Amino acid sequence: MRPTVNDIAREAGVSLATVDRVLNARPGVREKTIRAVNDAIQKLGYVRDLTAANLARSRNYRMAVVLPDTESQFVQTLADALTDAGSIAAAARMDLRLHRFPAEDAHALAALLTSLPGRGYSGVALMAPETPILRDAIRALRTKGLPVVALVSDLPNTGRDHFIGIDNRAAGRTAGVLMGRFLGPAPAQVLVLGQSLLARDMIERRRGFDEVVLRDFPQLDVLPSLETHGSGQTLRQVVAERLGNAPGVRGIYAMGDGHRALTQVLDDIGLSGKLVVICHELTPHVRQALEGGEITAVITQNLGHLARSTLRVLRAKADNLPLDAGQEQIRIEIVLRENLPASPDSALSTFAEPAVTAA
Amino acid sequence: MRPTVNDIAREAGVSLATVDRVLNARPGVREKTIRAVNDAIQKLGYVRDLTAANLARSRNYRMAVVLPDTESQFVQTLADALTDAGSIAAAARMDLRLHRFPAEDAHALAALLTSLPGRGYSGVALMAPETPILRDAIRALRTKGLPVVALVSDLPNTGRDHFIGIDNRAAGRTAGVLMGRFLGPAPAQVLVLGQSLLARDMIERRRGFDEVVLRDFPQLDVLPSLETHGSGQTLRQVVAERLGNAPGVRGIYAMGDGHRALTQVLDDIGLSGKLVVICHELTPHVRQALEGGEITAVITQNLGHLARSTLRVLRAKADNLPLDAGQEQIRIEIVLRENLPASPDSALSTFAEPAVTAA
DNA sequence: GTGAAAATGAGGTGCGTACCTCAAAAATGC
DNA sequence: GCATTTTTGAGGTACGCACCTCATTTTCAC
Repeated sequence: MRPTVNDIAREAGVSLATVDRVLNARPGVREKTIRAVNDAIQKLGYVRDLTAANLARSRNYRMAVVLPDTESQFVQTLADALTDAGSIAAAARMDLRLHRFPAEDAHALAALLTSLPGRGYSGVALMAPETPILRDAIRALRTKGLPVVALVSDLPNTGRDHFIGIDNRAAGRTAGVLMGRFLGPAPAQVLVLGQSLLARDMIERRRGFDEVVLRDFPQLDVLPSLETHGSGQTLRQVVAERLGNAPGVRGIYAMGDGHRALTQVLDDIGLSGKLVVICHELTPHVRQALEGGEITAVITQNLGHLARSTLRVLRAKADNLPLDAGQEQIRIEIVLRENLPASPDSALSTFAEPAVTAA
Repeated sequence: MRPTVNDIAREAGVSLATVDRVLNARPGVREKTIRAVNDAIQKLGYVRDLTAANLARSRNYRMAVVLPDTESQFVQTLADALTDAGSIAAAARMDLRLHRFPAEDAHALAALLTSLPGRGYSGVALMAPETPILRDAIRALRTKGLPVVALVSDLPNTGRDHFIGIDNRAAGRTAGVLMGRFLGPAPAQVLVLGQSLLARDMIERRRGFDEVVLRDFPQLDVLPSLETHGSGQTLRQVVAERLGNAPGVRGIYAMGDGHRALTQVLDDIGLSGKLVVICHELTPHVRQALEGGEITAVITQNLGHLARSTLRVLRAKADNLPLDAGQEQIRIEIVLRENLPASPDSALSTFAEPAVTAA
């Protein structure tokens, strides 16, 4: 049997109340007694039973997740992953609430954030572009004791407690190597697409990409980034035009979203499957395009892990506990057709066999 | 506030005892009453508080992890990951015990497994090659109500409850594409190494590799696999000899372990960094070789995830609960120098800031 | 309608911990 | 040595649920 607080008390020759005072860092205990208790804890290998502790505290964790109201498959998939993770974490006294804000409206976002502290929240996870007004809103939240976690795109100058997502510069570098190695030694031009050249993640990806290509693949000519502003229409136009004028293009690096429009325009001009196409985020459509050979490789992050990590980090921050950096690191995953993970739809929940009850 | 069993009882107009009978599937409740209770549960959105439930059950989970006593960095790293995960899970009433068995001794392994049921275990995770005697031992365990989970290498014919690890065939395919694309269109020979051509995982990797190369990269000539029997000595010999005789070799696929010996022999004969070298498992030495450009790409699995997944699956099986297939799927990761995750050593635990107590 | 069986209610205890109060003991200042 | 402060002990309640017993009510077969 695992030792309990009672065992500690007996071993240390003190009362339960004293053990409790030591364990919960309450005042009014002599140094010497504290040491005696800690020695007993050491000796017996006591580990506080978190389930019981949280129960006794009747601590609830209401967390806000704030996402833009973009309709992109990525944000939608992320929202789903968070909802999923939240419903499971409900059994552990977690109560996750999703909030959406108008994508381009920094003031609406700030207003939303400002309204949170009064509503019983003990943490906020946020995916949003960094603006001055957002910085202030986040500072205000933290002053009120609400930890703030940045999702997907970092907010380094806001004082956020933690960032959950991949290193976009490294992701760009990875795209760079893949592009270079897949295209081979022959000279070629490469097209780069991004919805906005001002967004932090786009800038970092481009920087990482260039870094590697310049260093290791001098035979490649990377053309200036094309902005799509998140519009499929624009994307189709600029890509068609550029590909018409630059017959030497053999690779496309799509840093942002709009993959549906991209595969469509490639198909229209008869280049589908003939270029090395590297993009980000394994959405359902990208998965399909990967299977069909329209997209060569995808740099992605596991949104399930990201969602679960978000919950763990929020909780740890709310409890002011340390977190396991290794577990919370979101890896940059490379997905090819050959290592495409089984689709979440086809991966039905496995249910335990009926018979055989455990001991 | 979240609804509790009492709320359910009130809502359904029954007593607490009846709610309890329904929740825990005890007999002696009319269909109609069961439905009334379930309706109330639905209506109030009740979620059983697992922490409280487990506390009340005073359920402890003592789990055995059985690994070969090989000194390979891989097994060692795996053992460490499991120990780590176990020490964290201790707070959730988990008690993980590692056992090692002599790598080539199926009888010793069977004896070890047979001794487990008497020792208060409620689950076993096992990494071992499949033998008839092992099949019997596993059957015996399951008859006694102990769930058995296969680690890293599957044991499909033993009736194990679950397999935790990557799909080795898909891993081989992934290695195949990388090899093909990295080598480019020029004809080339490829060397394949494995410690034993009888081990299930080696066979599957080779099969997947061949599948892709034959289909998509006809310019490649994949030489017959070389067996190293886990000996660095043997590996160095056979590789040196083969590379001497086959000057057209431009790629090496190392399916098994012995990467240290491989990089060494390549260095000796002056080919270090000049071949496309693809191997498995991101051990400390492989990481170093990747950084140094001696190894081109690594197919790996995240051992931290694998370890945590093992604990979750063991627990779910012990409780006869369904598990989240998506979360438990171990992905095939591709690691290049550019997306090498930060070393676990340098990834120090992040500690929460002292001030700011949560609401 | 009667008796037996099935279903339900009422109430209690315990899991391991947190947190509280009040009294008693020990240490401290002077 | 006394008064005062600090430290410690004893005991209780609560968290949400599991599991038990025993009495009572309802249902059903005949």
